[in-house]
Amino acid sequence: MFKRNIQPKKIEEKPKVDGAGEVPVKKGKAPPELLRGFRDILSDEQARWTLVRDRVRALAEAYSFDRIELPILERADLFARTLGKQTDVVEKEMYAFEDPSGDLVAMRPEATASVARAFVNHGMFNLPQPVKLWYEGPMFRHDRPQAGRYRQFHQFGFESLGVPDAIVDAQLILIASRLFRDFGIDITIQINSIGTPESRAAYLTELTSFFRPHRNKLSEDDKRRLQKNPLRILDSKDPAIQEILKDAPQIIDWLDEDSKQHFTKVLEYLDEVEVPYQLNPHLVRGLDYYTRTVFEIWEAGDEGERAQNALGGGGRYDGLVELIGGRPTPACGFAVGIERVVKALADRNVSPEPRPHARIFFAQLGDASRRVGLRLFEEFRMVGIPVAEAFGKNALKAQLEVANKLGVDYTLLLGQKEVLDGTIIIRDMDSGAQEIVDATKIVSIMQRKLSVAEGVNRPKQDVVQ
RNA sequence: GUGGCUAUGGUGCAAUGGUUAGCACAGAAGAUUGUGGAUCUUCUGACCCGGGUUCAAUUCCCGGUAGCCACCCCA
Repeated sequence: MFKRNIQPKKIEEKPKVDGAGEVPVKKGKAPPELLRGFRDILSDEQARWTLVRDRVRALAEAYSFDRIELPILERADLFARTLGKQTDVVEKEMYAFEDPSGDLVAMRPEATASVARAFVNHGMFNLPQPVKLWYEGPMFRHDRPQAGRYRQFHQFGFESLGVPDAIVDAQLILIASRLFRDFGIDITIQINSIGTPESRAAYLTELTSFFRPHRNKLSEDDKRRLQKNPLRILDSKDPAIQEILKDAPQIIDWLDEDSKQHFTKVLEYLDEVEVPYQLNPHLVRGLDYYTRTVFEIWEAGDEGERAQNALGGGGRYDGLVELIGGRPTPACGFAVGIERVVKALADRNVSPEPRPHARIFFAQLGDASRRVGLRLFEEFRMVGIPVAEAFGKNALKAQLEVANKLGVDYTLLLGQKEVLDGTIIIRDMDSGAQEIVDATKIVSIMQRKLSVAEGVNRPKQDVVQ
């Protein structure tokens, strides 16, 4: 019967969408399908999502980052210019299309470019620096779906713009590591420095010539990478390449003096606040705008075991704001994939107590009782007590079954008799004890009853580790 | 984009080249026309799509699609 109710009758009558021409409409009974790589996040997952979002918000406030909301759609060239035309994210994975007015637009594959754009658009260089912003929302990449990888996924991110000092980098890494400690997820911070564009160029020449004699050992993929983005070959998973890489020049040795000092300072600050990290000379990042510090957050324990072990990543992007037309502004930030965090929480069986939807159930018998119930709901709502009901059911038995499943503490019973008497019955669902009280006092009585139990089973610091 | 594995009610699992495709959970109704958590009864509900082989395909084969896993890439 469920299926029968959702037959898309109306859709077939309206096959047109303004400006987009004729939209073909599937005939027949096939239910509408979810787009590949897209998903519904249902209520059974919501507790974890809420946990993540709440903690992120709390931490952002603690470190005085301001929330920024950015549009999902941007001009496509914003991403091409900043992430790099050659990168996979832009070249193959971007949802880019012409909108009805003919503009080439793209659904954002990440948010840092938008943050920089907003910084320029709104003259944020006039604000006290650094400008510290955080965001959270969906991102879109047309990649092949896999564990922990979706075409619509969610990230939160922290960005700090305007200050070049290494301490900014360190603070961001500190925040990230605090966050995961809060979550009870063991991570390692993988860190590296890729210097300035100039020093990197020199290194790349060196790296390319180092690989020249090994050319015949390279796979097609690696050859292509060496051509297009030689840095990427550093994190190749091919054991043969890994072997060769042992003797390869390291980017650290090719850093310019300033970058080297900057990196040293970042590490010193991290030592200072006792944030552990792993120097990873092979860590590179896929987006062009990074300079100097780059880091990734890996789930501990299974380094290299899982393909999607990066929970987040970030780094410094000193050239980005200038690149999109702002004045030169150093900046640093990181982003974290919420799906991956939620999955890590699930893997660890961290489940925040499902938020009690309601602790009171209202059971009614007869129409008069239902009317009273409607009004009662308003009264409870005004004092902030959620109440559940099952108006669709009439048998008291059935209503109590629902109340039981919901796990409420009390059920209020209201029948014809009580309506006439101006009373209401309170049933304690644990003991089964019932008392009859004055209906006009029910709200304050329940307030008192619930606040007594409050201290006991209030889910608060519910992360079990 | 490449490769491997998989596809049965809402969920989790069976079985089968041939008659009503079975079980558990969930859902609905009932065993007291005003009392839940147990038990019992009844009911609802599925072979991903297309083609091929065959007298006959949910079952075998091919293709598509989707999911998972790895590569790639990244969060």
